[in-house]
This record gives sequence, structure tokens and C-alpha cells, in this order.
Amino acid sequence: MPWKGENDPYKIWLSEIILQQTRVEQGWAYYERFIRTYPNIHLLANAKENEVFKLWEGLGYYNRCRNLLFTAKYIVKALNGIFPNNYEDLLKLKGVGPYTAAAIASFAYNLPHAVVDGNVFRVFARYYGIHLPTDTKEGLVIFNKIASENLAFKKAGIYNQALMDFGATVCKPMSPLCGSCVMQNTCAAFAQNTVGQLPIKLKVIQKKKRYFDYFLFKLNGKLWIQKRGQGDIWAGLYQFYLVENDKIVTADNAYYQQVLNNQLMIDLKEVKITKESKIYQQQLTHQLLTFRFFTIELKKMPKAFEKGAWVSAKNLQKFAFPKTINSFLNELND
DNA sequence: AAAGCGGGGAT
DNA sequence: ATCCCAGCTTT
Repeated sequence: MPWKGENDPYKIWLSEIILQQTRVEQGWAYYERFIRTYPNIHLLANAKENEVFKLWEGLGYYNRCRNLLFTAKYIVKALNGIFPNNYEDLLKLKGVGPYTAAAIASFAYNLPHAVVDGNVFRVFARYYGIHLPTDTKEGLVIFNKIASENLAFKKAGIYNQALMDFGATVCKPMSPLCGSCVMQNTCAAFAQNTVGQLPIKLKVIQKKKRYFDYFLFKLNGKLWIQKRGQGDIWAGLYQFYLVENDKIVTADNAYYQQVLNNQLMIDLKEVKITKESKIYQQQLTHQLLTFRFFTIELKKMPKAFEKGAWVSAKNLQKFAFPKTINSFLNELND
């Protein structure tokens, strides 16, 4: 892996935050851009939030980005720029949980803390034939215990990395390479032919369907955008005026009347509705989103748009948007 | 303890 | 389609 031998806690922290629930192949280019843009924690701490989000754009789980910036500021201001150097203090950082604290502690300081991530659950579940679910408290306690017992105390950093490498390249979720695995002789799951069933997860996520109609309000060549708040998907990203419905609504005059006139006090005679886009869909882990985009050309400033910002088409690219909004914008420009 | 949070790649 | 990814925070 590219970061082997790295012991700068800032770089390790940054890479671990980026790689939470994210494949190395997907996250690595982001890591390199972050390091190039913010080579040290002071530069990151002093960065503008919108710039950091723009750099994170497309990577998902945007609260990681928010916490990243918060923690950088915290370390610079409250800790004089000195990175915490032990597990307990690392764990106190926003966005740093048990896995990331163990990773930083062992990679940067070679402290004896075992990482427990998706790879580790899988390797140990199979090797020891553990059928306890990994996503229950009981299972978590057992897997943490096993991980600690197996840890090479004096070589924690390299051991942790080797274990995860093994999980990522040999003991893979699908089509593991049991045939060439050096652990085959002593692997419980291999002996019992249960490799394909392990590890066991209980949670079944059911997808919620949501319908987003975005209205692009245009005035004097500028578009109205708004920052999404906390408590929903895409917190901290920008969007256009959003109307969410629980089903597809026919885009007729009555709908425009309701949205533009009833909600926003805009006279329908004062606007030109130029486009209703095709339907876009986006699959999240827990939601299925359906989008439509409408472009509304205004003649005067509606009162409802005092909050938010009017930006030129050119300046749109300075703001971070959800993937589908960017897809729509890119197709507009084609 | 359970739910919520993105986007991409492999199967 | 389904699974899962070098998980964490909030409720």
C-alpha cells in the first residue's frame, strides 16, 4: 500500500478519515490532493470551509469533512498544533473512533492497539469460525478481544497493516483466495466450508424513496443556491431550491402555482419556465433518490431569496454539490 | 442498541 | 440487484 512507512500523524489521520467506509482506490486521489493543497495541519486549519468541501466533493459521508476541519482547528488552536500521541487522546478527536485511534496510535507511534475494521472482522470470523454477528455488542466485544490477543505488541503498526492487507487481498469478501492462502490448514471456516457465510451481519437496511425537484432560479445571469444544513444527507453541500415530495408530482400549472406562487409569492406571469429536465436517479446506501430539475427565469428578486446566495454560472464550480446536481450541470454545459 | 450517513466497484 | 468498503455520530 502507498502509505507504508509513513509516520507523520497528520498524514495518517487524514488518510484514515478519507478511507473510512471508502475503498483505497476511490480515496487515494483525494488524499493526494489534500496533501498537496494542505501539506500540514496549519494550512488545513486555516482553510476556508467551502474550499475544503470542494476538495471533498464526490467522496461522500460529508460529515467526515466537517469533522476533519473542526479537528484540524482544534489541534492547532487548543493543542498548539501538536497531534495527540496516545490512544485515549486520539479517541477524543471528532471523527476519530476506535478504529482510527488504533490506526494512528499504531502506525504513527507503534503503540500496541489492535485495529478492528471490516477486514479484521472478516479474517477472524473465518479463521476462528465465529458465527456471532459483527454488528451486535456481543460480537463486537468478542472480535475486539480476539484482535487484541493476536496483536504483535512490539510491531503493532506493521502487524495491523499486514492483517488488513491480508483481508483486502487474500481473505476478500467475495471470491477469497483460499486456494493459495497460507492459513488454509488452520482456518476453521475453510475446514467447515463456511467461508462464504462469514462474517455474519444482522442489520438489513431498507431503502427509503425520496423525490427531489430542484428549481434553478435565474436572475441577471445568476443562480440561487443554498447550503444544506445538518440532519440529512449532504450536510454542508450546496443545492438549488428544493421541493421534496413523497411521490412524482405531475409538473403542470397547478404544481408551478403551488411551488412558485403559494410557497414563494412569485407571480407566474413574471417568470419563464424554460426547462423540465429528464429524470435522474441516485442510489445511496439507505435511500433511492429521484430528481427533476426546473429552470425558472425571474424578472425581479423574490422576497424569499434573501437567504442563500446568487452566483454566476462560472462561480458555481467553487461550491461543492451532490453528485447528481453536478451530473445535471455538466450535461447542461454539453 | 439502532438508525443515519455517499458514492463507487465487484459480483 | 446486492454487497461492502482501512467507521463514526447521534438518538
